[in-house]
Amino acid sequence: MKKTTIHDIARELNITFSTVAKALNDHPRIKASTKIAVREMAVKLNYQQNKLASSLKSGKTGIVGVLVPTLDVSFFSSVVHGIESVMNENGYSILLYQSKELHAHEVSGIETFLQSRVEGIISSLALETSTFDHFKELKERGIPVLLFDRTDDEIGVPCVRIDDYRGGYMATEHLIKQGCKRIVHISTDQNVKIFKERLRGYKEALLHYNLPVDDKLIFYGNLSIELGMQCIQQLVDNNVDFDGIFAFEDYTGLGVLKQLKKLNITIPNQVKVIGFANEAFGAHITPPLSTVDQQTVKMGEESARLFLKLLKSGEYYSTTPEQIVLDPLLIIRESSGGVG
Amino acid sequence: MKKTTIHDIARELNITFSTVAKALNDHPRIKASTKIAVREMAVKLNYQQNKLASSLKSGKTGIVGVLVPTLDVSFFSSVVHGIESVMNENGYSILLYQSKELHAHEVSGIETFLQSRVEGIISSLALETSTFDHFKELKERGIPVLLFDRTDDEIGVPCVRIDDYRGGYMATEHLIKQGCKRIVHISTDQNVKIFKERLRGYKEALLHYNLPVDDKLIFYGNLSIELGMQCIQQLVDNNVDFDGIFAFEDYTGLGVLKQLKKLNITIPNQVKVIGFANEAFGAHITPPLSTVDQQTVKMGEESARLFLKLLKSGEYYSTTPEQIVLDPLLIIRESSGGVG
DNA sequence: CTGAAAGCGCTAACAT
DNA sequence: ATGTTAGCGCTTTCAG
Repeated sequence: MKKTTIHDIARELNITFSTVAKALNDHPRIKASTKIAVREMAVKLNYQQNKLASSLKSGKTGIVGVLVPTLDVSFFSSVVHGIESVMNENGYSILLYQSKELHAHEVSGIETFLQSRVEGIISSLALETSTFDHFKELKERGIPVLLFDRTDDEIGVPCVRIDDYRGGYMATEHLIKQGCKRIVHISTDQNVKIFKERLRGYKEALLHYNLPVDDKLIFYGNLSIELGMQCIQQLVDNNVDFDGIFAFEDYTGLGVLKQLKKLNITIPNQVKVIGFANEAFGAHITPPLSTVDQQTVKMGEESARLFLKLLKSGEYYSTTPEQIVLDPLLIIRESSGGVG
Repeated sequence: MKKTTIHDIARELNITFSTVAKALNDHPRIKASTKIAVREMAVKLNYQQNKLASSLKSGKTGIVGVLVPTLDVSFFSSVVHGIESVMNENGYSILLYQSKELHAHEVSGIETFLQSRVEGIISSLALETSTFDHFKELKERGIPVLLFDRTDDEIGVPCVRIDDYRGGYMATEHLIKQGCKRIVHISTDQNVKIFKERLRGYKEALLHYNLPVDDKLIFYGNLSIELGMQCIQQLVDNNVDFDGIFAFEDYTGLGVLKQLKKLNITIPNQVKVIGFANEAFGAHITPPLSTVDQQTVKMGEESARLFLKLLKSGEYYSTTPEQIVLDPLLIIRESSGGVG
C-alpha cells in the first residue's frame, strides 16, 4: 500500500500537482472551489504530507535534538517534559538521545542530529565530558545550541540553569538562621560545575555570618545514599562536633537522616539537615527532608522558549550568549526544624 | 555556510558524485584507493550525510515515534529510557511526543509521526482514550504499532505489559500469608484495564484462600495520597473491621500509611499495607512500603526488541499479535511485616 | 571500476 | 487561476 502523494490527488482531479501543492498550502492565487476539492480528495485518499520531501526542499525540518544524560533520573525527564511541551505548542518535534553520561555517546548523538538536519540542539552535559570541542564546533558551524543545568561557560552558547551558588547559600543560611553553628557540607569529587557552585555558596554563607570555614566539616564522595551514611559515621567516630548538615543532593541527605536515626541522634533537635534537588521522596520520609527545588519543568520550558526566541530572531549567535538563571526555591520541612 | 554534499566531494576529487555515493556506502565495486580518498575528503570538508535525502529516496527513515502520556511520571520516563537505549543500539532514533493524557493530542501525535514517515509507533494509551479508531487505522494501513502497559485488546497490535492480574493476586496473597483476614482494596473509578486487572487479582486471591469478597472493603477514587487517607478515615469512622490494605498504587498506599500513623494504628502489627508500582520513595518512608515492581526499564527494552523483531521479519502484522507479559515482582518491606 | 540518468515528493520562481 | 520547470541531496539501476 503506497502512500498517496500530491500527484495522486492531481490525477484524480485532472489538475497539475503544483496546483495541488498550492491549494494545500492555502496559496492566495488558488480558487476557493479547487482548494475545497483538493482538500476533500486529500482526506478521501488519506493523504499525509511527506515532511522529508518538504524539509529537503525548504531546508527546515521543524525538529530539535534533545540530548540528555538519561531519562531514568527524574530531574532530566522532568526538564524534557517541559521542553517537549513548549516545542510541541510551537509546532516543533523532538528527536531524543541519551548520552548515558558518556562523552563518546554525546558525540554520536550530535552526529545523528546533524545528519537528521535538526534545527538546533538542546542538551545537558554528560558527567564524563570535560572537553567541549564537539559543542564548540557546533557553535562555529552556526548550529543553534542551548545548554541547561550542566553547562560550561567555555562553550559560549545560551544556557538556562538555576543559581546553584545561591541555592547553596540559601540552604546554608537557612541552617544558620535555625541556630546551627557547625555546619557540615557533603559534596562530590566529580568535576561538575554546579556542585562546586553549591560548595561556594556554602562557604560564602558561613563567611557572611562570621562562621569559620572548617575543612574538617567538608566531605567529598560519590552521589549516593551510602555517602551520607558514611559521613555521619565518620563524624561521630572522630568525635567531631556538628549541628547541621547540608548535603549537595537529596539522596545523600537521605543517607544522612538514616544514619542519624540509627545512632539515635534526634532530628532536628540535635542536628538539622537539608538536601538539594527536591526529589519526589523528600516530602514523604521521616522526618520530611528540607531541600532546594530546582524548578525542573520551568527549566525545560524556559530552555525551549529562549531557544525558539533566538532561532526566530534569525541570528542565533549574533550577540553575547544569553543566560537565564532561575531562582532556587527553599523548601523547608521538618528535618531542619522548619514549619513542618 | 552551506552544508557540504557529495557533489562538493566529487568536485574536489574530479570524480562524479555517484562514485562518491558508492564509496561512502562501501560499495564493493569501488577501488579501495578512491574509497580512502573520498573518506578523507569527506572528513576534511566536514561532510554529514543528509538523512532527509537518503530517507526520501530509500523510503526508510530509521526513526520510531514514541507517544506517551507524559514524561513527568517516573513510570513512563523509565520505560522510554529503556526504549531509547535499545533503539539506539540498533541504529534507530526516537521522535518523542506527549499526549498529556488527552485523546486529541494522541491523534495529533500520530499525525505528526506519519508526516515524518516514522517506521512505526510505540505508545501507551492516554487515560482519556476510550475509542481506538486512530490506532486501528494505523494497523489497517500497515503501520507498525506496539503498545505497552496501557493497552487494549480491541486494537489488535503487539503489546508488552506486566501481568496486573497476577500482581494484584500476589499482593493480596502476600497479605493473606502474613495473617490478614479482612483485606481492604483501594482502586479507581477510571476505566483503565490495568487497574481492573489488579482488582480482579485481589478478588481471586481472596476466593482461592476461602476469604469472603466484601464490597464494603473495596473503595474507588482518584489516584492520590488523599484517597488513601480518606479511605482509612472512613473505615475507622464507620467502625469497619480490617487488618490489611492493598492500595492499587503507591501514592495511595502512602496516604494510607500517613493516616494510620496519625490515628496511632500500628503498622504492621494492627494493619499491614502493600502498594503497587515501586515508586522511588517507597523504600525510604517510615515504615518502608511493600509494593509490586513493574520492571519499567525492562518493559521499555522488551517493547523495543519485540518491535524490531517484527519489523525486521518484514511482516509486522502477518500473525496473531504477539504479547509479552512480564512478571510483576513482589517487594516485601516493613509495612506488610516482611523481612524489613 | 566509474559515469550517466532517473526519480523519491515537495517548494517556489517563472511562465501562461 | 493554473501549469511548467528546476531543483533539494541522495540511492540505484544500467551503461560504458
